Amino acid sequence: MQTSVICLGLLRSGPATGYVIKSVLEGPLNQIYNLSFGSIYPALSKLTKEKYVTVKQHAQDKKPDKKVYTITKRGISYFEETLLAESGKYVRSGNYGDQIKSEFAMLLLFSKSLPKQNIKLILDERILSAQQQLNLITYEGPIAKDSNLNALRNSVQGRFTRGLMAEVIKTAINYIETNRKKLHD
Amino acid sequence: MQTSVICLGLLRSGPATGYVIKSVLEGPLNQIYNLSFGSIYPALSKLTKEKYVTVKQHAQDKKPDKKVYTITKRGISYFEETLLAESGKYVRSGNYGDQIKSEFAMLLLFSKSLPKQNIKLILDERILSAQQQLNLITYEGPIAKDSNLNALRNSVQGRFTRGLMAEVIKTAINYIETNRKKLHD
DNA sequence: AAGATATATATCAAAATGATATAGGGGTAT
DNA sequence: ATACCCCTATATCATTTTGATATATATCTT
Repeated sequence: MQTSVICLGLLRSGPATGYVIKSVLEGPLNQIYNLSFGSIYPALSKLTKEKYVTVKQHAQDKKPDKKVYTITKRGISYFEETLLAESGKYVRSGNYGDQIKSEFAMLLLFSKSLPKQNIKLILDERILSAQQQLNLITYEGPIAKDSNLNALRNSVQGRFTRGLMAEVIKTAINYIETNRKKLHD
Repeated sequence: MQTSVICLGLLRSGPATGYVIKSVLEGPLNQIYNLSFGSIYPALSKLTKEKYVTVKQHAQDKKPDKKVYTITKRGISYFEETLLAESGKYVRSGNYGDQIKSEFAMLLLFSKSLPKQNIKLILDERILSAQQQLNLITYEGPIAKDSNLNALRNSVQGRFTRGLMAEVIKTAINYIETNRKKLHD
């Protein structure tokens, strides 16, 4: 899915800055999709040029101007047409669909080359890390810095998607806890 | 994790071609990690220059020469040192750790913009696709074209990692089946 | 007979990452 | 106190990766 389409989809829930888009991706949408600033900011500039979004600069004392992006009608049409036209591509994994790069799984696969004590520590850390991710995804409290993307997080679709990821993480934690002895001991 | 380190890790189980490395990533290591030929072939060339692997060309009638890569002692040392030194990086997600890009999850998140009938079809297709992935991961039969990477697939580490991914996929299928009505109906 | 799938390597424009720069505020640990 | 880290906020860029395409043939399917 193109970065610009993802930005439009998120902006459909309300105006936001590039920084907020990144924050949502790292918070409630943790484990779903991640993008670097190096792709978010150019995408927002491109969308502005193409009139799919408008931008309003808010001067801030001693901080860079906050650039709040708002999706236009033209942007909404473009987003909905693109999503419908390309929805088939996003279902299957492989070249299209989910891009899977689990460095943790590769580490486990190669863990024969690691001292047992290190493996224990790695698994302990991973469980902790996964529990923290779970907290980020399932967090229901208010997001002070942003009132717009709350709506997306709490929508039926947001709840379904976050619930799916939460179940997946719980399964992984449980699997590691019950099977870890096979990798050390 | 650098592509070259992943190639070395896989070659540690036995000599292989770039094509076989890609096949393993798409077969038994499906949903764990994926790499394109455009990064595998340059990585193997680089590793050859650095003497971490050796290459033997097998002329094939009317096909490109098969280039079989074998890890060197130097390569094994480099791999084990790198893995140990960087293992901490691969535990946590975020900038380091797993790179998550689930286009399917984003599609679900944005599915308010899609006709209900399309959503039904997308979920049906996804379940089918996930079941096929499960078959690829859990396949236990012989891999005719390659006898080396069998060992990695069937090792304790291989079974653990593939088992983890299989459980995760089963959880996802089950979640979609029991909750899908929230997205259409 | 046409089309898809499999074997096998290679290249490359376009896209994305990961790091860094800039710049100040607030918290906190030694 | 002052060193250190995290938060807000945008921007840039070398390096890496993707996704597509080219090349060439055999085999299986429709």
